[in-house]
Amino acid sequence: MLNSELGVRDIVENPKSIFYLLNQEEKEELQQHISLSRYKKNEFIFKEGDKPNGFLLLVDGKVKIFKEGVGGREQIIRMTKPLGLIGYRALLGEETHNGSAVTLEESLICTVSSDFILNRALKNSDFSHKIISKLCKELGFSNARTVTLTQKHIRGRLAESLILLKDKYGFEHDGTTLRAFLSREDIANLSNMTTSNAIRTLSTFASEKVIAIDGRKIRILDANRLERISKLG
Amino acid sequence: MLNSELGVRDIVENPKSIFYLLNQEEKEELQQHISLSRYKKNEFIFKEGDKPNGFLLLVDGKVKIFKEGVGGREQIIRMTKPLGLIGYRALLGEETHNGSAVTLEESLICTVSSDFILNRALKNSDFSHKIISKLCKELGFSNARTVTLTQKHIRGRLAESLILLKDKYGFEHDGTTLRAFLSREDIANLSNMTTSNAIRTLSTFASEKVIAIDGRKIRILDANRLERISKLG
DNA sequence: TAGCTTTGATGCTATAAAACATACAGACCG
DNA sequence: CGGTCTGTATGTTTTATAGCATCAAAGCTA
Repeated sequence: MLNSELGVRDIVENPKSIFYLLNQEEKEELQQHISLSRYKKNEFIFKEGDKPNGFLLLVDGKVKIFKEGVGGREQIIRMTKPLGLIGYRALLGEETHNGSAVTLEESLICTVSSDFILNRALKNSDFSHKIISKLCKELGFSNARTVTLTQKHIRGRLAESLILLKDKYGFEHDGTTLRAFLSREDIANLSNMTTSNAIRTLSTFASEKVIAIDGRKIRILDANRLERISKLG
Repeated sequence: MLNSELGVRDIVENPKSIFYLLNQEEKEELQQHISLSRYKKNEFIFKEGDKPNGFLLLVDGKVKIFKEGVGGREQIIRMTKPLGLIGYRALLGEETHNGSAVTLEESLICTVSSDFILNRALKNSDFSHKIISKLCKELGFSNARTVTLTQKHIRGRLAESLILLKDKYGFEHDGTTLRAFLSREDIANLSNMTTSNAIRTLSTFASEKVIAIDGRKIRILDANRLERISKLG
């Protein structure tokens, strides 16, 4: 269920939002250039090759960003949680999107005009510094992923993905259930493996009592063990 | 053989250098914060985990940046040519280096103090904009690589690496010989495969008349065919 | 509620690539 | 000069994982 109460004000005034770095004047101007849109589950936000038409911030929901590879096989590059940015690489690098974005659940997205971002916000050095820092972090992540996805074996890759989901979305109130309910196919596409292998390996983890599975609900029973499996490759 | 004639002035006044974007005053100040150092072939510039101690620009030579993965197996993340930046992601993101940099041949590297970059250069919005654009491009490249290195088969990965070397370093005067003389091991580490498979596949390409090999000299005989092998995966 | 579609589970087979084993050529060195 | 080392080459074996087929369960829709 979406929190429809979230308005523009809340986004701008939330210290975790990138717009919090703007000064008062810029924030006011921002209001003229912002709009909110609602997306259903499994809806495309943009497609690989599209020209970016705004600066997107996820307000509520979850979004996957993926690239299509050999034979249309998709690889999930990144997942976004509320207040995360979507597709900003293409906008700021003045390129087309090199991946597609699809909602994993009903989502609320705020769009800011490219013009405001490029000609106003980026002139604010706090803002541009934050963008640089985000890009650096993401590049580091991407490089690390390249290595683990190519070098680790199936068990290591799956363990890493589960840890990644935990770090990004955290747990439900019980402290063990991942707050993300992906299809086996999405888990596979995140971990660079076939769906059957994702299913098979999840079952193995469950039989080893590292995790417990109940449909799409995954509970992490032994985080240390999972960490070890991931490290080991 | 290094071009030892290259001095600080040439770097600052070359339109292809990022420092060209600085204004006159900043350029003059830059001179106080810059130094040149010479590296022998196969020398480390920094190691994974090191704290960055300056903003590095390759003046002459070639450098590989790689990460160590499972069991010390290395994956080359990036290669640099003259006027390219090295290790700037870690400096600007205020993190430690997440890869190591090693010269592939004798090289000349210019170091600019972190202080000047962070407190002066980045305040220049042309400079910071250029940095953002470089980071965006590199992130796009990294994401694309993640997908191709995980999904393409050996032949496709090797073909892509050869094209990558061509695009980065170009050809010798004959118009076919790659201007990069890597060991088979480096080619393997660039293409995510074992050294034996790199050797084997290069031989196959040679027997198919796609390339010609003479020691470390590689001549591309049929660029279209190579492109097709790469695309096909 | 029945029928259809999608998702998840599991076994079997095929295969790409790693791992291993030699072998050889050239470089370097005491 | 022979010995060791390093890089390259090539054949053989092993293994991880993709690919395929089948079936069960769940979810959707008419």
